[in-house]
Amino acid sequence: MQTKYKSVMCKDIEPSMSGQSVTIAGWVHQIRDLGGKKFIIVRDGSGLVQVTVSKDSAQKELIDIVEQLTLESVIQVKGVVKADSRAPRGVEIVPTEIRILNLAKKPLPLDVSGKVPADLDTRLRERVLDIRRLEMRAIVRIGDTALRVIREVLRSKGFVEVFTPKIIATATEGGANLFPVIYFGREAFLAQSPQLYKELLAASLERVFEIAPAWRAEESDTPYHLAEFISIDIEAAFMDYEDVMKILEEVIYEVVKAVKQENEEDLKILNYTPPEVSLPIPRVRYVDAVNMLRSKGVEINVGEDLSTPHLRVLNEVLNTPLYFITEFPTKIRAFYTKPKDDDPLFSESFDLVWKHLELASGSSRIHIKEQLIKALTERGLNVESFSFFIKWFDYGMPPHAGWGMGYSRLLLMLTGRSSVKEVTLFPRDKKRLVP
RNA sequence: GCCGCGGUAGUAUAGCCCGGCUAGUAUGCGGGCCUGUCGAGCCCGUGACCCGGGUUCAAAUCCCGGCCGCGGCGCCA
Repeated sequence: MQTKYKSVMCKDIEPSMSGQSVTIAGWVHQIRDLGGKKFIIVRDGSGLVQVTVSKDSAQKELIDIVEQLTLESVIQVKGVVKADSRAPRGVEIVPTEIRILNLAKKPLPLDVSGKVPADLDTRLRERVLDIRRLEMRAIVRIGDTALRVIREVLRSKGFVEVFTPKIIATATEGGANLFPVIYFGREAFLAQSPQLYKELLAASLERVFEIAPAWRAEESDTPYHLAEFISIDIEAAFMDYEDVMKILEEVIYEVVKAVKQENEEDLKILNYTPPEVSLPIPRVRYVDAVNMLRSKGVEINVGEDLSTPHLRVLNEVLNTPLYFITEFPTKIRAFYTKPKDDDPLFSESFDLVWKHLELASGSSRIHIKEQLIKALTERGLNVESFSFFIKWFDYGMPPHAGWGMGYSRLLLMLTGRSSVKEVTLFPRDKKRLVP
């Protein structure tokens, strides 16, 4: 799209356009100065293109401007496209005018061109420059593909995208710590999950999904936790856990397929191949998982939750990158989780695990008021504070099920990075509040 | 929060075990040469031992405390 500042994007300049006059605008990615020949690699939102300035043919002012340039300065270049096999991608621009729109200070606090690696801590401190790096752009583009495909798959199944409130009244859902906010003089909290509201919406709209932030003020200080994260949630009436598992595995399958097809170049930049996904994704019952662990000498009893070290062993035993663990003990799951009809100690629940990382978790939900009150009471939760939720179970709450998936964790699987902080543009953790 | 490892130029690292150097290298930056680079090349230069205390003739190096980071664990409906 032509704008006030540019006629084409860098990536779209091709040898076939030889002779055409163009205007580009972007950042000085690299300068290679050979004396009589100066190569400026210009980067914009789309990619890179080379601008070549020769001493003999170029005007003196042009040379003067090039000599002032610093890395990451913003420039606008008017010139003529020239096909040349010696240039990267076989094409370059011979400039007639170069304007400096913003001269960058030097030295840069971070190497954008990718010659010198930086620690994640440094990268997050200098995040805006870091995001200009080709690797980060690849991660963002892969995430974009994932979000698009998730929306497409869910819409094709009749789900509608919704938003639930992020400022909520009660902090009584369980163990997680919430961030308090002052709401017109009253105490309120940032939502830790859309759970209760998405259930209420499923009771009206039948199939809903939401992609939105959630907040948890946990002590958790690991490469898989953030204080603010994007949660991908679905909730559907007239489905059970097995129905929504099928939706989840199809979403994963389609996302991986699309990323492999559409982000080939980005994956190459990242030097990574996402795992092979074939349907159905293997399912392991919790009880069987515990037995497998015990047979490997791991000390664990039925009823205990599976920890990260447990999942590491399980992943080895199962020898598959992606798997479901199903039918967890009822008492280690959230109060709204539906116990199995024939064996209420276990529940209609599941986790989707990649290697040793929980990507998503879901269940059938209780839809009978008395059972819900019983579940709350058993967990020592204050029934009264859930009245805003329970009330609607009197007026046609259908059987329903759903899941929630961490967006940055999914991105870990799709990009091969090891920390959710790396794949989150501006991560919020216990220590980081800026930038 | 606990355990482990670490903190050296703007960035990334060597040196630390075995105390003594003008603290090495890459990249960046400044200067010089160079008309086809694509991590350009070559030459010259520039710039650093986290903070505080201790041991010692002498500390980047050993010891103690602090701060910060990374990993593992814990916590995380």
